[in-house]
Amino acid sequence: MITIKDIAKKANVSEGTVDRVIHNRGGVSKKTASKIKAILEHHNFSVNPVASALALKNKYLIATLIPEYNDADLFWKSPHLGILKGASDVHNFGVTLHNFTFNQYDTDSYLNSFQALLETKPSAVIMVPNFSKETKQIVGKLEALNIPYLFLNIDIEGFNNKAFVGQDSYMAGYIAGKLMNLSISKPSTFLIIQARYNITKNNAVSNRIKGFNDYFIKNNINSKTQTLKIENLNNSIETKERIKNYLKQHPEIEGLFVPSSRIYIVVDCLNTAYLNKLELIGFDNTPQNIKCLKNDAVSFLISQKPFDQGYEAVRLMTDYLKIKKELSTKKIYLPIDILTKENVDYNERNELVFEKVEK
Amino acid sequence: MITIKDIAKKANVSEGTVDRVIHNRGGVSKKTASKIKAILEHHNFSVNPVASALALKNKYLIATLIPEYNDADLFWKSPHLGILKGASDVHNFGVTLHNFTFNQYDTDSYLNSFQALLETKPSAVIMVPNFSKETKQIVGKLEALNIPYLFLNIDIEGFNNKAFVGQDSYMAGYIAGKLMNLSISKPSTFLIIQARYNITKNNAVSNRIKGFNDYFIKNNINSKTQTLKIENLNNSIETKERIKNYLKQHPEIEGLFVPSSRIYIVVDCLNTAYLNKLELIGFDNTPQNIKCLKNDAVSFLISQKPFDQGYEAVRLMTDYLKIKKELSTKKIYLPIDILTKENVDYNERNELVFEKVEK
DNA sequence: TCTATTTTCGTGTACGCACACACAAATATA
DNA sequence: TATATTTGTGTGTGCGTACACGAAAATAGA
Repeated sequence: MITIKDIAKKANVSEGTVDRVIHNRGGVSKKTASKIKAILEHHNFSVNPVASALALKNKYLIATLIPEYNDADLFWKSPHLGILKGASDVHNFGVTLHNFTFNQYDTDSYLNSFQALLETKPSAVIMVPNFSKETKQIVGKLEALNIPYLFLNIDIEGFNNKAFVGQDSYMAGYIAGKLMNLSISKPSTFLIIQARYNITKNNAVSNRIKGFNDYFIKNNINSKTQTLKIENLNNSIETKERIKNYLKQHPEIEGLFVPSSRIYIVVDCLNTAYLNKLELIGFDNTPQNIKCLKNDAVSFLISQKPFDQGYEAVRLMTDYLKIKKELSTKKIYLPIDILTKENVDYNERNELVFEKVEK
Repeated sequence: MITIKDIAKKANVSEGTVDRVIHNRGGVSKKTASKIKAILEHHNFSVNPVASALALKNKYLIATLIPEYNDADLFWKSPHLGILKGASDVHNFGVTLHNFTFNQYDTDSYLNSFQALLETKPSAVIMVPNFSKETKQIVGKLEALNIPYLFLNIDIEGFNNKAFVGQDSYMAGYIAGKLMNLSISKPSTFLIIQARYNITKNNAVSNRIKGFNDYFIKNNINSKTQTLKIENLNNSIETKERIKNYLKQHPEIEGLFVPSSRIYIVVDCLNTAYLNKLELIGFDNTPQNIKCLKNDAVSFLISQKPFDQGYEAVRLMTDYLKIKKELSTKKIYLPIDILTKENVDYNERNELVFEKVEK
């Protein structure tokens, strides 16, 4: 492996000069610089990241901004753990992570957390662009400061984000349609239960619904879907009533599709008779959802691999910072995992192992 | 972060002495050693892997021994790529990989490759224990030399391997049963096509078959399975005839289960009428199999995540060598991925990305 | 008991490689 | 010639590793 010292010798300059050329730090005459560059290219030189990390000693700070999690909504715990795992992987390479969270239903909290984030003067930002208008403000500041940023989990268009790391929502919904069709095995009627507030938040839910419907259309399957919109999909008596009433009025329904991570709430609203009669398909491997999967209330869950999203985002950003490696694709789509009661325990092994190690 | 220098100062000894204690290199009086140990523990010290790697400069050599691949059997390409990715990840930490391959149908080639491997004096070995008797010989030599080893993909019992990295074959077969049942949606008859030579090779195939059958038994489903054993499952006219004849004689069969990576050969043996009539479920995401999945000949593939197997094995062994981290579990089971034509392209993204980068 | 020799214990430091600052030399400008 | 600017050099730093060597203690020999 060729080192800076070797290059310096070949070019008849000092190591410091080579280093300046490598990092475009200026102070080198054009002639010398181009000579050195030629030698670098000829030998296909790249810095030794280990030595570099040792010398830099925490030069980079990556800030993350993701929704907070709680017992009722554990979804965001996984990306958080993935980020922590990524942080521990890159820590020794001179990259430090600084994590900020916000309330995903509160724009003020989003903006405030961002402000706190900015004050740490990060070298890069990994964020979940939960609100589109406010994201515009935020991104404006980042761009003014020339701070690269990357979108996690939620994909919104029209920004100069270095990348999006997440799932192809449309195809995930499409696969949900396939699984639903497989489970019922004849043309039927399905109900999509949609929480209203999701609409404003991001388009993942609507893309999933579109994919779900398209499966039947594109494969000429004569199944029908209906949609029940619920303002606030929580564990209230009201929610229970609405779902119950709807199903009573529509006995033809044989399957429920919940295009959010809240299917466990729907399960809570149904009695055993309904649970036996209906096929349920939902999203995300939260503990509550996994419980529903294991006791046969839910047939399939589609996982977004949230842990991997966090992990990948950190690795990606680190690579970008350290070797200015531009990303080949803007959309980093993670696998669309099909979870059943049988394979769920083998999934996200990394997450479990990591959580244990951290304790 | 506390450094060796700090520890040395606190203990009133030199850095070198601390280093000797850390690495049990002897030459330190018991009294001093225990004093230093106490301080190390108290501060929860662990060596900085970056500085360590820089200082060690390729101290460790991990040798791998896996089956070779060719156009007809590309399965082993993925673990190979995973190993390469792992190698590039750990390269800067002072670990070098040296890869050996063998013909998976030839014991001599297995033993010869092993001999060549031994001559490189590796610090650790990652191997696919393809033949049980010969593995005993090999392992004997490794243990005599005190070289740690790890089994990849094939799990055989009665050895002191540090770990097994692969899939839970029984559960994978069980899930195949579930998917088959889902696809047919009523009690039916299924044919398991088994290549005879697999039996001697490893028990993964028989575990998959057991899991497949058990799905119907444990769930009280009145489906039946038959088994067709073919000596050498290749693209011959003979194979074609045997399968054709069997199906003609057993028109009740509605699904084929191929518990090996060779389902594409079975597809080759069937005409369109049969392909439309039958549900096919097989294993492994080889290019040929993926093609069959995409053109609807095969309904599901179960992936062993072979790329991840290789990658994980390398990472695991590296951790073991560098920090003598004993593995918490001996069985490292990777996820059981359910692949359909819709999600297959999102799978093994790492593998594709890595292959591109390497080119 | 005293010196000579071996063994035990501990210290000092060069090295791996990249980085960046302080400084010196060379050149250009006033 | 004096001053500013550009260009290039030298070196300490980050942290752990391991070798060479010195000091101290233990043993042997007389």
